[in-house]
Amino acid sequence: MSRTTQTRPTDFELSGAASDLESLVGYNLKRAYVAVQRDFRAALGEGGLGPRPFSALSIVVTFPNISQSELARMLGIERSGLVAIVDELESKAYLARTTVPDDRRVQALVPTPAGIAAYQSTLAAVHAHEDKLLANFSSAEKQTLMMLLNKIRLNDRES
Amino acid sequence: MSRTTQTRPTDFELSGAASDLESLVGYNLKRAYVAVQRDFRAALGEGGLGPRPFSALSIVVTFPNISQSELARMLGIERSGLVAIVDELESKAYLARTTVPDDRRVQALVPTPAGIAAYQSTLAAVHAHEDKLLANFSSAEKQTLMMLLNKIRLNDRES
DNA sequence: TCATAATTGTTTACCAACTTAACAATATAC
DNA sequence: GTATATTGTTAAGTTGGTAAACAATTATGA
Repeated sequence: MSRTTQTRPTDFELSGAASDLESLVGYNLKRAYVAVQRDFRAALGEGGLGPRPFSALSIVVTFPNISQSELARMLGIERSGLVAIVDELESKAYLARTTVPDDRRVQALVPTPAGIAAYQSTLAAVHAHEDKLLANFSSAEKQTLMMLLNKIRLNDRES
Repeated sequence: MSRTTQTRPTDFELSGAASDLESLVGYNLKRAYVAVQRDFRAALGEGGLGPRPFSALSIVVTFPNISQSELARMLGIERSGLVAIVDELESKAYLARTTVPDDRRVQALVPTPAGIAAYQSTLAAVHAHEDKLLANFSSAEKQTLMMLLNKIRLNDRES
């Protein structure tokens, strides 16, 4: 099959040890992230929310009347990048931009009843997708994984 | 500070529990991935290789004479997307595209001595970056994390 | 009080990291 | 020997952002 290589990379690929890369956290993190993200989209289909609108809606449902700046900070993105996400959610009537008398600069985001309902059913679909994808994970493993992932982020926050 | 919210999201942010999102593997995975990737770029600076050329070079060094198609498969990307990466590495004279007599379609990739040297010093820099970023991880934790990340990918591979 | 600075939401322009579709050249299979 | 597949490549499009500038508004400090 592969005359062009002295070694046999496909064997390594199947066994999961391609090179130095396999021992790097960053590489494994990216590959896992890509796999999970692809499955997310496949599970939620064409009509469903993407990961980013879903995340944004989640926080708006949890913290109604949050400002866009605060939401952007919580999501870890620029507020200019949030505009399109909020536009999308607003166009689906999942939330509304409302003016705040105290501070006329901010547009407080409030979820609509339809938005709350859509969020809840999407959350259920997301849980189903993760349960399927992590079917061979014990709940201890899932918890360990999330603890370790969080530890990376908190570590980063400090420096 | 935040008259616009009933609750106090910043408190939750600091404590690390913003909403349902914090209990989702996908969300934590993404946040950790973004943090690690940003640190990678910061650590390797302007002149250094980005994550993708670095990964590609790693595999080429490990498997000299690999074809672009095989490399793309190992990296999990399309071969059209690999062209620019190989172009960059070739322009830096870290590898060469060589013709293969057996099959005149393929351009076997061979690392140059400069490429091998650059790879080794970059690998050292990447290890330093990961050691710094994961300073408060035990080696058991690192290993557990990579095992769990790999388990996600292998699980995905099956379905 | 008044000028300066900061913040909010937004637009615009950009960039990185892909994908899909098409293509010519070449190789393989029936 | 004709149909089919594969390789590397280009071109065009998409996604998920960032950075810079802006008007409107609010906060700060001399």
